[in-house]
Amino acid sequence: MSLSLIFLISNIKPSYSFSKVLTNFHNQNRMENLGWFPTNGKKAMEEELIRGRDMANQLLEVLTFEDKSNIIRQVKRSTSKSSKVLSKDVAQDLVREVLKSLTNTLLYLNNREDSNDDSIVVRDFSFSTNGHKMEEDLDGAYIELQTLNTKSSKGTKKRKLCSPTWEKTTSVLIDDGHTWRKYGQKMITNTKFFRSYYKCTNNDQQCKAMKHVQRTQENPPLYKTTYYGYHTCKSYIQSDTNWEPILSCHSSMLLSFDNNISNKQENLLPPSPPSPSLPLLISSKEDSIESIQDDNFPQNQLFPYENLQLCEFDVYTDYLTHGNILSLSESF
DNA sequence: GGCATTTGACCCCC
DNA sequence: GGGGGTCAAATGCC
Repeated sequence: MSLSLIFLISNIKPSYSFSKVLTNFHNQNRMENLGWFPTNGKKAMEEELIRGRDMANQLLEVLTFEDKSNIIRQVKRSTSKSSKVLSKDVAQDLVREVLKSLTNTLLYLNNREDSNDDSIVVRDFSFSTNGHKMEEDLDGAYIELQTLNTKSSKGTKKRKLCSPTWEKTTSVLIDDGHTWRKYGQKMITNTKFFRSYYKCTNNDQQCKAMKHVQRTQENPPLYKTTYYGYHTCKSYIQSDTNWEPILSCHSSMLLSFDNNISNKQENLLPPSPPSPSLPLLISSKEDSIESIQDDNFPQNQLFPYENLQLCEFDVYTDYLTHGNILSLSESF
């Protein structure tokens, strides 16, 4: 691609494609808020996955836009701080959308396990972040929240006996797209770490979702997140919580939502820095459990997409159906 | 001042 | 009785 074309793109602020991303994102975000959980079988799950794929593609376009802008700025020796901030904000929102889409789908599949109207069963929510598969303990999972003791008069504490809806063990803390409020912390016997207790912040929507987070291993760090119940709230993160990287720098996992995507590199990201403990994402405002506040963790970790920009992509998405064309490898 | 977190106490279950 | 889950007042932060 010639430099003249680059300049042409740069003079459109924002560029057409980028503004299209913004429009698509806000439209889909608006649609998202109309209803939260899919209730229509495979169709709903398919739509959720398609939405996640679209968001991922839009994210890539946002990153492309910023990447091109950076090059243009180098050529023109000019800065456009506002557009950079804008693209980063959009990228963050898009990542959250993708995460929420995946979480919704997994929860939905999980919720459907006991129903025999579908052959899809998800039992393994683990994923690799270090190149090796995390061990899962899913015994007792997939059972609806049970409230056995309803005694709740003042002075007596209501206690719930429940089984986890689902749980996962990861080497990083995952932002599932929802906001959580920490309501307790407990040292668990035979472990060196606290267990933290969280509730969904959307109490006004009667959302009863809860989760427990506990560090189960020190080196490499493993965090076990156990979810109880399902979100009934319609919204998710709206606040400007601190965004921290969601992908481990040593991640070797690559998700592809499109058959047309060709992966030119197995390992997209450079090797991890020496610090072994990377609690990379904290969904609540300030997570204080010992496992999350790791002294070795650099506070201002670079957002991974800045590394992703160093990589080569070939992404082709059908504009007529879902989206946005992205071809990074053609030009620079 | 409002909101989130911390932390000690209370309560239930095994 | 001990471990684990929850509550709520105290505290901190913005």
